[in-house]
Amino acid sequence: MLQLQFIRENKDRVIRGLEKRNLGKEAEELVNEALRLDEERRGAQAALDNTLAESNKLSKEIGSLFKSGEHQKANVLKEKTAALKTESKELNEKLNETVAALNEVLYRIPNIPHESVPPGTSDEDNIEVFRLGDIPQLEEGALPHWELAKKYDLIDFDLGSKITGAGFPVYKGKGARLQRALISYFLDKNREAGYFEYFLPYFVNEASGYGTGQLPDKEGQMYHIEKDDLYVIPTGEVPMINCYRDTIVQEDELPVKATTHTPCFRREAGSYGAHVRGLNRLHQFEKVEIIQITRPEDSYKALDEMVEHVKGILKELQLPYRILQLCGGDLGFTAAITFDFEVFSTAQDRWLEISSVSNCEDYQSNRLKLRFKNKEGKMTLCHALNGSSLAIPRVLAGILENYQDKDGIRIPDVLVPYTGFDRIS
RNA sequence: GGAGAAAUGGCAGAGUGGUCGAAUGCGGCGGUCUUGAAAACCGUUGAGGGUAACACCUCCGGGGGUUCGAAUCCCUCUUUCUCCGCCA
Repeated sequence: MLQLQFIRENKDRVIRGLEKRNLGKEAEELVNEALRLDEERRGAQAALDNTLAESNKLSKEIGSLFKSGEHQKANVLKEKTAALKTESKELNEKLNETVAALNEVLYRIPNIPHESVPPGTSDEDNIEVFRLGDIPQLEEGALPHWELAKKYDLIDFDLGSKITGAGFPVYKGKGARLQRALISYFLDKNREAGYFEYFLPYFVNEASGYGTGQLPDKEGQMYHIEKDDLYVIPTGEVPMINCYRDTIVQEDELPVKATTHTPCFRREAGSYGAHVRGLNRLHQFEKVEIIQITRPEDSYKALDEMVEHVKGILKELQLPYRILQLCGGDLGFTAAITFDFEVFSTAQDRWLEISSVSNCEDYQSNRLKLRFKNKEGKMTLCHALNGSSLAIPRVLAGILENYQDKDGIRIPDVLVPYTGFDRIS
């Protein structure tokens, strides 16, 4: 969430920033409501503090009276404290209500888009900022990946439906090995670039869901295990960044760079038809994730570094891709700026999102209470960034489609050491 | 699953009803000494709210209770450790 002090001091800037998200009148209403509740909170806090101060004082007096044996006087004072006690109880309840209401409003205010974020209302308004690789001319009879997967017995969607349901594919043989190869390859690339490797739990508690912003808004997106009140992770970012929840890091430990591979689980019902066919959209998929935690002044340098890192991987894989800068309307709730990577799916003749690199600035850190002590000894919120490197199924789809020929699929050179084979046929 | 013990500041660790936000040690920071460093010595060192600044308030795993007063007593939850059982 945004820092209250920042909203207080930059009210107009906040409202103007939120306009880019097309919140319209709601932006101003939310900000005003937050400021109103903040004032109310401070008033309630002051009233409570005064009552507590008074009763603390009385308690001390009573203590010393007892010590000097003046029980009569002490008992007189005791009676006075009763009224203070009920008063402070009421004031405390009032304060708690106000704080809860304030937090609810703050949770509903998204991050302010970076000034470079273009205006827009949907993914149509995203701006292509980079493109690399030629779109291959496929031979006659080129197939979409789900046909290829069937033809070479790499992925069995029906079997997944049978044992679990739609959106849970079964990878088989060279399909399974290719998936495993991609995971290892991405993790190695990340580690070589200085990212510390984690292997993390796939279920998280409620506090972690709030920390990264999945809760309270995007509750429906996650699978929820009610019996144990745990959420199944929608991305590795959630357990990974929550490792740093309620943490004060040393300045010389920054930037923190970390990577992990996890399966990702998404409940989203989504649409039907060609757009969700095959590997395009799944309930369970594998992803390798990277994060960075930096000093505020370093976060945009880190963003560049992460974008360049993902570019490097795609270049090695020799997949045609483009980078989009998301417009205000398409930007995620916690992000100030996001670059999406899309690989071209030749046989489907469309772009598939395979990575999303975002700078959340201090929005997430504020929820997480992720701080460091700067040179002047002042506690400061860190900046947090996250990105995929990369989402496996769509990369796999891209490889199958772009590397196909008449009688098989070639494996990109950099992956051969990982797969142990160089052709699927 | 059964029985027991514990959770305190960056870390270790004292504190069992009042002046304790908390001894002490380590670590960190500043200084003396030194050409510089180490050692030694001296000082300093938690977070949040609030204020123009003070004052003041809150926090000893989380929540609730007893009491004029709780780190300290009671209830409850969570986590950790030990023993037993079960098991990959």
